[in-house]
Amino acid sequence: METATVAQRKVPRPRADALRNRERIVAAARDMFVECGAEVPFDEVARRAGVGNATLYRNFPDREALQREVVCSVLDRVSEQAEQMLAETGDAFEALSRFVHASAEERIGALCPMISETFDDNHPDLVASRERVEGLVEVLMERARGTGRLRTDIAVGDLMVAISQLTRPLPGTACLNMDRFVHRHLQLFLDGLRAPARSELPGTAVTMEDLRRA
Amino acid sequence: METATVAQRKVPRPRADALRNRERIVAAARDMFVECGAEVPFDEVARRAGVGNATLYRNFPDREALQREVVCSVLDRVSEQAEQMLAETGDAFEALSRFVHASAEERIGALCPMISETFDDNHPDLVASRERVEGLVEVLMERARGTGRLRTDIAVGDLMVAISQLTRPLPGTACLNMDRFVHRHLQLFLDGLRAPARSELPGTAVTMEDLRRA
DNA sequence: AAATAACCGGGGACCGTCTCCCCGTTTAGC
DNA sequence: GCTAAACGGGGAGACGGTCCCCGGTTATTT
Repeated sequence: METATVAQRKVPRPRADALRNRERIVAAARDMFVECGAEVPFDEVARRAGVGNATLYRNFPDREALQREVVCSVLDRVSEQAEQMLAETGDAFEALSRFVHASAEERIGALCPMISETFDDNHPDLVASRERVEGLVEVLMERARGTGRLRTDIAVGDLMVAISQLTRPLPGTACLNMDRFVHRHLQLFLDGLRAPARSELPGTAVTMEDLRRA
Repeated sequence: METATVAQRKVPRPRADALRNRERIVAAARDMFVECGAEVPFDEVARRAGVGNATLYRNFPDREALQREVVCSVLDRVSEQAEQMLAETGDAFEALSRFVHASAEERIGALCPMISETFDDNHPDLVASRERVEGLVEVLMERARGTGRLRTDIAVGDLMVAISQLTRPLPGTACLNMDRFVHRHLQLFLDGLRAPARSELPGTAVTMEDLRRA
């Protein structure tokens, strides 16, 4: 009974408080990233989490590891939102719309700079979280398109980038109560997404592939 | 004949190359801010401008002075765009639309973080540039609203924030060829701005006052 | 064209900030 | 209650940005 359940040998299950601390660090880091950007000092994150800085460095060897963990956790939460919206059987466009507003609540926009900056795009954890959310959004859009309520000249990349941009917080420490504005602008954007299309878009539909290449 | 034209006494007109250098510095700073954010080292800006760092410090005593100059110059250029669109006598919504796309070209989104961050909002130059552009956009929107093509539940703040957000570059050094996407998303947003409104917006119309208060 | 004063450029010292290790103390788990 | 793992905070070291100094250069004046 040295190792629990499916834990590998040699790693004798971390202590309970260690896991709790790790969670608190991730949560604090997410908040700090949203408020102050991806360059916040590690010591600040530790202080916010209520742990010593050594604990932080023990859990995450470098900044990238911490950022990745935060990004993955947010992407996963967004995926859960998408699954929830897919589970409900109401209007497909309405489901997409609610997903967009829910994603804003998760502050997905704050993490975009991190993903784009120096960052190993090919880390398995990140790839997994990303593909999951992409697939789900794809289905959401496909359904809405199928009911004829979503214009047909857009793709997943268009939606994801727009959400990210419209929900990105300003670097200034304050400005977190701009949520009232954010949902207005998301709604306006969603109105532009409805079929029939009210204008011809420049360029071609943006897929996730396109984004990765840029 | 010691001082030229309307120059005050005691300031015997700066040398021609000094003025040229100042212009080059502002242009370089604008580019650097867009590409790398507002925190670029002064020495980098100087190098890009092709001048020594001392020349930069001579012209701008501190970072804020440089940032303000850049912001004002961009706001003024956007104002010129607005005036041009107002001068043309075609469809009012089309004029607004073209103004939005033109503003994106001026990279107005890149400067928003600067305005929001530590920054003296009350500097006369800044106030002047800001009021000018606000007034012009107000007129543009009023005209479009008058023709019944623009939905009536939005205000200047809604449009300005959305433009800024949708055109904000990602911090990563690359990603400057995302322009192809940006104009798509601006167009989608503009489609959402058209009358008749396709949904009810949360909250209330955002004025410039609202933004200043937040 | 020569004189002169303003201007320029780059090197380097100073300084604040972030990172990351060390070690005495605490705490979970058996 | 014992043991080993985890914790916390202080501080050394390194990195990067700011800003000054001064020898050389260039625009302007007569």
